[in-house]
Amino acid sequence: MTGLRERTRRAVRSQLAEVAMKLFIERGFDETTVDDIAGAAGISKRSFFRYFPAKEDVVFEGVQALGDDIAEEFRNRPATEGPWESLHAVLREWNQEIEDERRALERQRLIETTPVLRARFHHKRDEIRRQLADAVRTRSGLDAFAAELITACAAAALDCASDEWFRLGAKTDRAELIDRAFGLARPACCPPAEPSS
Amino acid sequence: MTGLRERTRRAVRSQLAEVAMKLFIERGFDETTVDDIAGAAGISKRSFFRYFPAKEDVVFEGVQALGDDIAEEFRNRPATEGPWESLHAVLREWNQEIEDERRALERQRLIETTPVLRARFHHKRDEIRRQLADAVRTRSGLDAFAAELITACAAAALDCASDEWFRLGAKTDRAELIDRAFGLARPACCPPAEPSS
DNA sequence: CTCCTTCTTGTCACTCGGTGCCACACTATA
DNA sequence: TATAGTGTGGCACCGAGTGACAAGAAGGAG
Repeated sequence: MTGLRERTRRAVRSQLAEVAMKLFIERGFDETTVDDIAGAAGISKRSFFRYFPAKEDVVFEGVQALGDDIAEEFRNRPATEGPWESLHAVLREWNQEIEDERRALERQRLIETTPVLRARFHHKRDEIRRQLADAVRTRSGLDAFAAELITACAAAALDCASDEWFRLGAKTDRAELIDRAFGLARPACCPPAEPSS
Repeated sequence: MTGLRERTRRAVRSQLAEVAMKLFIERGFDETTVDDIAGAAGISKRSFFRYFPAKEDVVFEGVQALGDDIAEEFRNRPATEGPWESLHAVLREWNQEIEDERRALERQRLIETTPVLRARFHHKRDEIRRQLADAVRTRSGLDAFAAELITACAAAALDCASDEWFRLGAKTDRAELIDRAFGLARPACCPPAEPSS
């Protein structure tokens, strides 16, 4: 069973993230010091860094776990499906999960307007992309170069859809934008499936 | 004429970059402090930051200027050419210029192995991409979304080619990899030119 | 319950990147 | 040569992050 230690650790961690996000949203990321967060949460600065390796990581609390099993979901897709369609489906699902999170819009705004967070986010997204590239390679029998390329294009499509969604004030349907992006960006090495006439 | 002040400033700046790159390459980026650089160059830490706003910027000295006129070069491409071909040509040229720089390989290795430099590089590349997206939109009459998407795909292709080149030990021809990448990644919204039979 | 081990915590001191401030020196110009 | 502008070093300072250490809380064994 999960011991009390680990339970309290999780609790403190998520409460810490809660408090920090609140401060970030109302004051800005750079304008909030770690001491502010620690003080508001009733712990010391030193302890903060025992829960999060860096100030930025608070923002991605929870988002991290979502990405870990994307490659798994990709592998669970039907083998008949082309890699582009699988990526499309899996990433749309992923994006949906992120959008459903609490404070999804504020978080995205925060990331979008804070350069260091943007960089961190893209880095994390690239790690996921790398895992997907492995999955694409082993499943589709493509060489590594093509697999990297396809996943990079998919990431580009996702990024553009996300940016556009954000630029339009988060009023439009994100999934629909993703569909459009994946339609427009489909790379030449992933031709659309022939309707076996 | 360029006054003495500006001339000495340029000289100090480039010599500073020289010394810093040398230290970075032999010791690593994170293992080299700004005090080390300043000491080796015979100036104070405070003055270092008068020449470069941040430690990372030293690495991109000179590379910055190359990117500034890419959008201009794009606009100088023949109007009959499709956006994908223009991007291909312009970015291949850009990459060639970077490759021809002194210490190109060491610099790339440094960037590739140092997360903070990687982030900075991608950020700079994204600024260029944004300018290109504007150029694509105004020239090709595409909507903003498609323009962003096409340039993002082009950036993805460039990235993959660059990564692959680096992974293969920098022995292969980079331009050839770029050509392959642009062939494989051509997005559906940029169909290849019909040879008007 | 008690003892002992283990984990957590706060505090302190420190490094490093980066900035504001100020006094000093140099340089261009009148 | 006097003077206004500009670059420089030194200093104090901030904020992120880390290492070390001592005190306290949690958990298990007797």
